Amino acid sequence: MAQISLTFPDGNARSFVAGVTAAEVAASISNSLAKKAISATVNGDHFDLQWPIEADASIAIHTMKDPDQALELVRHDLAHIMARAVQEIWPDVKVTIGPVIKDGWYYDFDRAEPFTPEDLGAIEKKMKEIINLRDPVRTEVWERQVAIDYYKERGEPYKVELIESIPGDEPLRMYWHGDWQDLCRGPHLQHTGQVPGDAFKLMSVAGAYWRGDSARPMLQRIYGVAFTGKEDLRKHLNMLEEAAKRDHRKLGREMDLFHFEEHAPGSVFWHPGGWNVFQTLIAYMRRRQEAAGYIEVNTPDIMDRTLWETSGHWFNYMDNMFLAKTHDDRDYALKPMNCPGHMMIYNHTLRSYRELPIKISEFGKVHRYEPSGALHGLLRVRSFTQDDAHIYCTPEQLTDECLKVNELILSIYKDFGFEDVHIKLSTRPENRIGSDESWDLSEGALKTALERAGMSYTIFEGEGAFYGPKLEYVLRDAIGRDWQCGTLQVDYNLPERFSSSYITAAGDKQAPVMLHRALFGSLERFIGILIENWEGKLPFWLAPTQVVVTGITSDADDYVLAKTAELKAAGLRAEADIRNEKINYKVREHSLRKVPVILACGKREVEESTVSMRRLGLKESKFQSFSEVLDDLKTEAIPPDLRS
RNA sequence: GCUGCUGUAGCUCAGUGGUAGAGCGCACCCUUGGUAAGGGUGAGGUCGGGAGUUCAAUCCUCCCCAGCAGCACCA
Repeated sequence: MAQISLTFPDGNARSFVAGVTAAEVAASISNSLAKKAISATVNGDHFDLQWPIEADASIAIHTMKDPDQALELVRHDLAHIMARAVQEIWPDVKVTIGPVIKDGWYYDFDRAEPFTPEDLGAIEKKMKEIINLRDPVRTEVWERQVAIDYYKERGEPYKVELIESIPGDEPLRMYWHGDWQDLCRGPHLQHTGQVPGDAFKLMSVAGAYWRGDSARPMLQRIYGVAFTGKEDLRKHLNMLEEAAKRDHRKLGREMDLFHFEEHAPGSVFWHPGGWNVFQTLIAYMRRRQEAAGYIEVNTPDIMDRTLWETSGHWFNYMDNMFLAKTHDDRDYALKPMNCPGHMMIYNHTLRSYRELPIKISEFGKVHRYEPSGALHGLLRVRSFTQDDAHIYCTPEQLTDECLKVNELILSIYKDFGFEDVHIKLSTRPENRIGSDESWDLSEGALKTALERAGMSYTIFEGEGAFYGPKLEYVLRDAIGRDWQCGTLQVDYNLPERFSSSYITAAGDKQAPVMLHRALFGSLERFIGILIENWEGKLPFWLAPTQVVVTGITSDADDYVLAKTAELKAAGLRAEADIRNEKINYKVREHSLRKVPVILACGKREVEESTVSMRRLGLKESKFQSFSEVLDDLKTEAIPPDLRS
């Protein structure tokens, strides 16, 4: 019998019969390891304990103490256990797929009636029973045709389709827990009892398309979360509660920043506070762009169909456009993008190579008819303001200009405390305009720029805009969630469609290359992200109300009003609160509104010309001379780009 | 857009086949209180919109609108 040599993590090697399983290897070491083992890593691959090992290899046996392997196995086994529980309760339910995802797993089922929250409880109970059975997990490799026939006979059409879509003639692996069986790559645990019965929870049920295709049937997806221990589950549920507290829709209401109405789904009604944040951000961006050589313009919101035909939007973007027909029967459309307007400005005069690059910016409000199900507070709306700009340059300047945008965007995110940024490069989609050569050039320019900047990126094939490839800047917030904000797109097409040109040094006409870029992306979305990132506690320079001055007794009213006026005269956003309410009440109310600084004034403060300053989130307050406070706050209110 | 759920006072939510309730907020009064809710009184609702069933609909049925979760799509 052939012998193979297995090398353990400590460097020792031992000889085994070829075809030995990791379970047998574990048993050869100790009984307790044989019991505790959950899987093995064999030559870097995650192996089921039952799989045969045929050649020399490195091997590491895993137990529940190895978090990566344990979590994957527990979640994957739970997916199977859940599918089994569902089919035990409702035998006619069809099974499909059930992968492991972040924090847990899901499984998609086909069932005529919807699962109810009560059903989830019943499923969870049944799952715990299955775990308690400690059913051994068994696996076999089947011939493809045998598996197809088996599933046809069992009336599992989705499984048949899955097998048929697996390329090649490779044999397929089947897994059993008790009598229940599923097609699965594995690996799995030794028996269902290895799954901790108190560290998982079924979370929700929702629709999901079969194979992610909106033309295919809608299945019911049940989501679960799972960990290796009860404590981790508790922490996770706790984290979800914390995330819910940060929800910008809730905070926006509590802080009185904005609201939505059913009369204008997906469009924001900005209240004074929210509008203040909006304007502060625009002022900041205006300064940054001006320093970077941009000029600012404004172009019409509604333009004639012919313009959108030239730009290609009328045929490529129609589904997303708001249309407006006038009484004289002309077709207009609300702009979904600012680029065509900027083309008009570029084309309005003869351009020289000496002027390039020309950087035309606009805080333009665009309208896009997004699918109703996509709308989500400020993060996904139908009318939004982009900090948009188009850079017209020569082909030679292209890479440099991409680099400059990249540098600007990273520097701006840093001012908002976002340093963990990653980049997605989306390449040519199926539905596109322009020649393959121009796409080669644009995609190449973005890649070159990223490589020269030393940035890593992920490629998303086929996800570019119809006119050009794009970079998307994704930033990670305070609790680890990712948000897509800025974008940089190269476009050879629009200048050609609009016959744009510039005069070269040699006196010829040449088409410029165009860059589309937005750094915040949309002001609406960016504000939503800021609110969630800081849990509403915006930094002082952004806070809509920076200071509330309040009296403790009405004797201090005049003093309060005078000091408020001084703060306002110094350019701070200050409010006086001389309502006949207790100081406790006022502190609570302004704290809930997330006002960063409360200055309380009573008898003592009036006499000494001091204030008692309380910072949001701190319990204690501090006596300070008013002039000192005024100086400190003035300094603190300086936006990050103006600080020395 | 698709699947499921939800829509009752400004907000959060009870409730019933016989046209409605709480807490907070709001108004007024009392209270002048030292850092996260002082007390009292009062005003607020075509029960998302439309149609149907019924002697009678906020409640049951159907259609529409909006919101929520997920999917699909995107800044």
